Amino acid sequence: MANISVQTLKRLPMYLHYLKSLDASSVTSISATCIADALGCGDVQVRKDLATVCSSGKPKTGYALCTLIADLEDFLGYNDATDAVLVGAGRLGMALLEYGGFADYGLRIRHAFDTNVHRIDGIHVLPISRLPDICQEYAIHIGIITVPAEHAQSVCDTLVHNGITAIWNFAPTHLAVPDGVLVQHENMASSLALLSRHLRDESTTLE
Amino acid sequence: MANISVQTLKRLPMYLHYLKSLDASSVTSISATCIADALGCGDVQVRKDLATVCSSGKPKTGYALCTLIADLEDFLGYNDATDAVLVGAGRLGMALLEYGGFADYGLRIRHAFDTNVHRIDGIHVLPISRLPDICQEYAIHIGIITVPAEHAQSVCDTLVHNGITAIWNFAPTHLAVPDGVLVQHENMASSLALLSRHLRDESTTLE
DNA sequence: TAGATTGTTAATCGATTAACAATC
DNA sequence: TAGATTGTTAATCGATTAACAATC
Repeated sequence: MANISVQTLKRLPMYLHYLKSLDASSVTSISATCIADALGCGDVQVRKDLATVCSSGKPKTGYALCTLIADLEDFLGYNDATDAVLVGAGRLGMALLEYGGFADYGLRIRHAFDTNVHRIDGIHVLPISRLPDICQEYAIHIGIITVPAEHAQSVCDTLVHNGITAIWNFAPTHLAVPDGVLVQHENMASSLALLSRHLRDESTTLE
Repeated sequence: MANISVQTLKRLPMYLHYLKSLDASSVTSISATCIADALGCGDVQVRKDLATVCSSGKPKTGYALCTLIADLEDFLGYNDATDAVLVGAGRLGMALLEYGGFADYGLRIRHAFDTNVHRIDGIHVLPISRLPDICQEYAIHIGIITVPAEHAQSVCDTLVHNGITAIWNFAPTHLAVPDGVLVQHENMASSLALLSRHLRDESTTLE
């Protein structure tokens, strides 16, 4: 279980989301082939991915829907929520705070920090100076960075210094961190690069 | 040039961003080793990636900074901006609209659509009914989806039907599209899965 | 039984890394 | 020249896909 590949791990939420969209009262079991068709990927891949998280499917019928959902949720840790802090309550930060859907993914953003202190939807936005004691008091290990690029590294340093070991970075900049700290970069620029190359490839193919 | 790998393409914006952060008046050339150290990746990888976009570096000195930046910007299409439409002017959609930084990446979000029509920062938010003629009039091919998951597929269908061939999807759901249309899924759930596994691995290692 | 499906083992594919000659 | 760096070719690594036996 420890050696699951990054690629597989990224796909598991997709499977789970699809399975949850099914009507559990009418569908009791589902095959890998079926999931693959719906999501546009290979059936063998689905089967192999699922093998890392769930016990077993039955030949001819497939996997028991509710068991499979439970196994995936369990594996992804959606049942025991983890607390996180968010730094930078601008538009994007507020969007994430208000979104609320993260609770479904086992993430709870309890505390937000900004230089501009205010209150939003029952969440106190606190000054950065309060970050150290909050992180330590609640034993928080996940930090979300939604500040402008020029402040991202210093915010990152502060987070790491206060025990954060997993960082979700929305700032368009690379962050330097010590070993053992994971930075998950939500890289808009990379996504855009893929989109615009698709357009260019398309137009050159037509020539 | 046509057969550049997805992985390489995703890294190019990182290199560019780093190069731009350097002081061009004091640094005139830079080596692959230097870039690799700064971004925490391998030097051979940097060299190979750069080889796909720029003419050549000089042994011993490295690459001419300004030429390299120009080559990267050119390759990534940052110089000729592409128009895009955005559907769903909620918190997240507004955050993207207001961000403005996309212009640096060659993307211009000119038109936004929502059921709730209003005006924001000089951008008209129009009713969805106006989408067809706007897409056709301005020959737009990139669409950004920031509506709730349950409406994403129907919005997607409308976009595809009106000539959109590249979709940036922020809704937490899988989209089915015909061949030739690219969906770039900004997959928050996948990112979260990686973060939370990092935390779990960490805690189990300590046992 | 026949047929659909699982799960595993082997083969392929692609990307990263290592080794090394060429060059300033 | 010596040393640092580029760029290419070969080796390694990991992930995907194909083939197939096992099973309900």
